[in-house]
Amino acid sequence: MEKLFRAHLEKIITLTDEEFEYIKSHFSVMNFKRRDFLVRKGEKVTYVFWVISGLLKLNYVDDADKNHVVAFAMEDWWEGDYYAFFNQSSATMSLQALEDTQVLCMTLDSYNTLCREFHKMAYFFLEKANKGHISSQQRILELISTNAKERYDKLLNRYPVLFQRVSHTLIASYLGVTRETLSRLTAQ
Amino acid sequence: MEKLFRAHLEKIITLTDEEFEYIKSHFSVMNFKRRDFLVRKGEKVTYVFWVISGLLKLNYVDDADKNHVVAFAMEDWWEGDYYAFFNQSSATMSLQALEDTQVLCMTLDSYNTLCREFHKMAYFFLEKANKGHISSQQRILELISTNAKERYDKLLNRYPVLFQRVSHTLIASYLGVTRETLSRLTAQ
DNA sequence: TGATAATTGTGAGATTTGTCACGATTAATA
DNA sequence: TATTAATCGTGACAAATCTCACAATTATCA
Repeated sequence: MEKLFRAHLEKIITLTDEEFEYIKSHFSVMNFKRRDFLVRKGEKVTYVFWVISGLLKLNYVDDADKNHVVAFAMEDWWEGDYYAFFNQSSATMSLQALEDTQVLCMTLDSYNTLCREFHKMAYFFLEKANKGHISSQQRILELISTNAKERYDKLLNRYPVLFQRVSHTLIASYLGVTRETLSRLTAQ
Repeated sequence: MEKLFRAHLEKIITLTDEEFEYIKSHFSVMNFKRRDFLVRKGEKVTYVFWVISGLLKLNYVDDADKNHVVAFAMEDWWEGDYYAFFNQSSATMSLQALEDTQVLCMTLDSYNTLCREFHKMAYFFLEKANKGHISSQQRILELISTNAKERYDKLLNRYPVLFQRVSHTLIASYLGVTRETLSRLTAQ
């Protein structure tokens, strides 16, 4: 696992053994069972997570009590309620394990310390944030410019493995349509 | 203008006069007339922009030749084709002035230099990227969980001034609906 | 100012998507 | 393994949105 995390960091920055040890000391490992909540709506958000193994869903419940999958997070992905994390406020969304999942977690204090005392990590997070911002913008583009079928095809093409691990109901929710609509689109 | 930009930076970081001069030297001022393109689809992206005065739209043309407003940018906002900028590739979108507009522009070299040699700026951009990521995620949430009328109301509520400066056609495009649909929604 | 372009509203009908309901199948777990 | 829960497909109908068309109004700028 440590090797995986180090490899993850070294895709963007280079590290000595000592530097990696220093970084590692700011993270802790946590284990969750399928269906466990890593973040619960309304409760204070203490961590963001890096997925070692398993699968997470970030879920939003709207005013009409409908669920919406905002994001999935697989191995090697970061996830969390970033808004609540950075504002140290209570969660607007929930983060739940869809499989037994092991994560590294980081507090805001650790984040700030790492950024302040070790500028390589600030650069690492900057790169991550930029990429996250860009991919969010591309998802917005997809949502306003393509229909559900095209979004389905694109997702299947990019993350085929997701379709073996996640129910169609959740895929539909992520795509912004009902499961019935998705079922009909894919029947053809 | 310089004061505005300094105030913009100092919302996040503190600066001495010398530091601000150093930062400023990495930006240049450019002026655009209404309808001018700051970024043209297909052409190499050299800059990202900070709007001093005026108004921009970020526009995407899909495979069916339909236009989609990805974002507006008013005074005090950053905008650009970030994907193409960071990858130094050709533009996937266009950025066009909706009013006569004055901007500060920054090259990727300047960005990298600023981040490397002046860590306060890396932190500034990190904060901006995080906030951009979060607000994109919130827009995704809106797109998958609310109908056009709710999105319209929310936008009107947050940026009332936008409705005095931008045509309904463009607002509709930003909201992901046709102008006819928006016209009918707001007639009631 | 006068010609031209852009914007807006609205009707009619097609298309897409949602809602609710039901039964069949598969997966989870006590 | 027996029971319960989750998932999936589909029919029937409702609601939302799109498409195309046309005319009226407003803005632009040569």
